[in-house]
Order: sequence, then C-alpha cells, then structure tokens
Amino acid sequence: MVKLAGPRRFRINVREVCIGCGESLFTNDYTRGENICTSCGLVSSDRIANRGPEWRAFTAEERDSRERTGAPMKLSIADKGLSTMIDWRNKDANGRALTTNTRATIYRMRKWHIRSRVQSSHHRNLGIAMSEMERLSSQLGIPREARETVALIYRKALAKRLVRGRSIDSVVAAAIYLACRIHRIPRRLDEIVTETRTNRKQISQAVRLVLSKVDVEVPLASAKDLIPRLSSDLGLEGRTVRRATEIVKQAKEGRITVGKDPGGIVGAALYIAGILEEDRRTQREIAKVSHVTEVTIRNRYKELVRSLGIIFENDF
DNA sequence: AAGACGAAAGTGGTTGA
DNA sequence: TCAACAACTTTCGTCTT
Repeated sequence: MVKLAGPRRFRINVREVCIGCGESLFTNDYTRGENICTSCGLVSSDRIANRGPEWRAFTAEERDSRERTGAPMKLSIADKGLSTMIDWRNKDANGRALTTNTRATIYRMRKWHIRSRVQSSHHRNLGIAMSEMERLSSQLGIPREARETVALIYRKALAKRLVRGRSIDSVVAAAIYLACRIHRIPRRLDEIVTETRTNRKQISQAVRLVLSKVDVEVPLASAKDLIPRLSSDLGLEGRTVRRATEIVKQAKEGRITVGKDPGGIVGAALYIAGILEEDRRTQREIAKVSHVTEVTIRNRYKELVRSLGIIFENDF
C-alpha cells in the first residue's frame, strides 16, 4: 500500500538547523538553487552554490565519459601516477573469467607492459628511491606535502646525475633532510641517519652536493622552529613558551645566534624563561631534550643574559 | 645529594692559503 | 692538502641550594 514518490530530484544533505521549525532536515535543490526544510517547508536560502558538475549524465558510462579529471598527479610516485596498468586478475571488464587463450595473451602483454615500464635505468632508480623515501618518511613522520618536496629534490638530483656513484639511500636521506628544512620541520641529520642503512658521512656529503648543484631554496635551521618541539617534550606552560619565544627573537635581532647550534640557543632560552616564569627545568633535563650538553646550555645562557640584559627579579 | 658553575683538553667540521 | 679556527663535547673539581 506504499505509494512511491515520483523521480527524486533532491540530493538529501543534512545541514544546519531550520530557523522556522528547529529541525535539521534541510535538503538542497541544486536544480533550483534553494534550501528547503523537509519538515516545515521553509525555503531558507535562494542562493547556494552548486558544487556539482555543469553537465548531466544518466548512465554510468555517460558519467565516465564526461568526467574531465582523474586522480591528482603526484611527484612521489615514480611515474607521477599517470601510467596505465594491466590488472593482475584474469577477469574481463565485466568480471567474467577469461578463456585460456585470452589469458595467455594477457599474460604476455602484462609481461612486456611491465618490462617496458621499468626499462630505463632512470625509471628503475626512481622506483627504488620512492619506495625508500616512503619507508623513511613514514618512519620519521614526514607529512604529505614535505614528501612531495623530497620527491622533487630527488628528481632534480637524479636529472643532474648526482646519484651516479652514490647510494640511492643516501641521496634520498639528504633530500628528506633538506625538505624538512624547507618545510621548517625540525629534524636533525642524526635522527634521519638512525633510520637509514647508510652512514652519516655519506648523507652529509650528499646534502652538501645537492645544496651546491641543485637550485633549491633551503633556509637555515632556525631556533624558533625548535621551540614547540622542545617545550612540549619538557611539558612547559604556555607563558614560559611565549617568554622563550620572545628571548629567541631578541637574540636573533641582537645577532648573537649566528653559527651557534639552535638546540643550545633554544635550550638556554627555555632555561631562562623557566626561571623568569617560575616554571623551572634543570639544565640536565633541557640538555637531554635539546641534544646539547649542559655546558653548551650554560654558555648560551650566559651570553643571552649578558647581551639581552636580563635581570632576575626574584634574585633578591 | 642534586644542581650549577667553570676550567681544561679533545673532537669533527669549515675556511682560506 | 693542510693548518688554523670556532663551536661543541667530555671530564672533573668546586661551590650552592
């Protein structure tokens, strides 16, 4: 006894609460450009953006043929995600199993397809490099955008034949290190080294090589970028962090930071801020998280206090 | 006893001849 | 290629809290 409604014109979309009846039963009628409450019938807005395509399609094939975009192009995939593949399943487009004859043909095609794809050494190199890059990046927690930068740097290095005679892993590690600096992600070279099979020396050589031969804008590791990481490791309070940020900023303006280990500067700034804000940490604790020794913290601390004229009010 | 301080000697990396 | 050099580390004795 249920009477079916006519052809559905609405795309049901739960939106904000209706100002008429308080229900949250809105529906968007893109064909008319209206928002209609399905509970009380209130038309709430007569100007909504239609985010769908401007064409209409009635069948799946029509939709496929009219679609003008595909998956995004990515540098971190060896072929930029643009090549085609022959599926490994022995099924045709309708999902039916192939006959023995066709299966043999497909097998041959597949073989040559794969061979032609990795035929050039350039491509093979990229394939290996990108999988190593993915492995290392996820181990180090490198975000997506930075990985694209890594891929870009590696491609440039490869194009300039810098990978010749060097291990792929070391160049990948170097690219990751540089991409981290570009994206202002604080990662020390040693952190990267521990996750690779190559040694530190090779990686730092590769870093210097890429830096000199490939045109990439790589900012110097800045003390400021390190503050969030270290202060969260130390569990410092917001006001202490702000104070430390201010100290680092002043130190930078006073030009006493050049050539110094950022870890030491931030460590000292956090130490001072801790004393000033009575959110104190010991030099040892700070030295541990900032990967410099207590002596370095002390030296920076003395310099900062002297040149910035910091006076500890709670001293007397 | 833990933390801070500072001197002295040693290390790995950069710079300039 | 080598020496000079600055920054940083390790080690250790001493002072302070």
